[in-house]
Amino acid sequence: MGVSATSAPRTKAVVRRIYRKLFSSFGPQYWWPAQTPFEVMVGAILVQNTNWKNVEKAIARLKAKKVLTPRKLHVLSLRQLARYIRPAGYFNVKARRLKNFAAFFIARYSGSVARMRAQPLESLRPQLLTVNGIGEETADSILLYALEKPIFVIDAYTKRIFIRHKIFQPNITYQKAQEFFHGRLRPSVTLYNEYHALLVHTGKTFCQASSVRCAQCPLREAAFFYADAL
DNA sequence: TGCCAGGCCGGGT
DNA sequence: ACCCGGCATGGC
Repeated sequence: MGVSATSAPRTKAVVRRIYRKLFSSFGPQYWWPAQTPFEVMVGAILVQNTNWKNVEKAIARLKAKKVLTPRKLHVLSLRQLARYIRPAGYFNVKARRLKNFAAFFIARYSGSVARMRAQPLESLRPQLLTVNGIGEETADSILLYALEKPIFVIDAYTKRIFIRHKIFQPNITYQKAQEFFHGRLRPSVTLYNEYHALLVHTGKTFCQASSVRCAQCPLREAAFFYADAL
């Protein structure tokens, strides 16, 4: 349904070729840009529909105030937290979401990354999705980049790039897109990490919603993608 | 100068 | 099961 009706074996080769092309063009991305796993979790919530530059400012402010810990975020007033993260936009909503996550993280794992990481992926994902403010992409970003679980993150860039190359249909769901990658790549934290990071880099540079600059994109040759897949 | 950025929720069909 | 309006700052 969401994926165009191509045979899995052929698209499998295409998916791997796209990865190799992006990696050879841009090299390793060393994601996620953060100093600690908890910072990854916070960043995953702050970056929702927001430019990463704005998130950097917000995180810098949290660090300057020395409140970038589960406990500190938990006890901080909603109003004060909202003021700190102002540059990230949607600050009232995100302040609530950060506190929701902090409360969950403390209640269930005592704010310990190691304890949370010890749990299996299959139980962690549903748990994260019960937290108000954590949807599929945010949950998967936390799972992959903070907890090092092998799950492929789907974001707007991932969908856009594959839709523009007619590998995905425009109305593809998150789940279908994720299944597409899971079915064609071995479950590997480093591979999923690098692939998603490379797609975001490619999207930011060549494939934004307005201003598409395909001329310089290493994936520009359509034949490279799907000539042998369709 | 508008448009948009590494979404998600709640309420409505 | 979708679809939509709301949320908000800062960069280009």
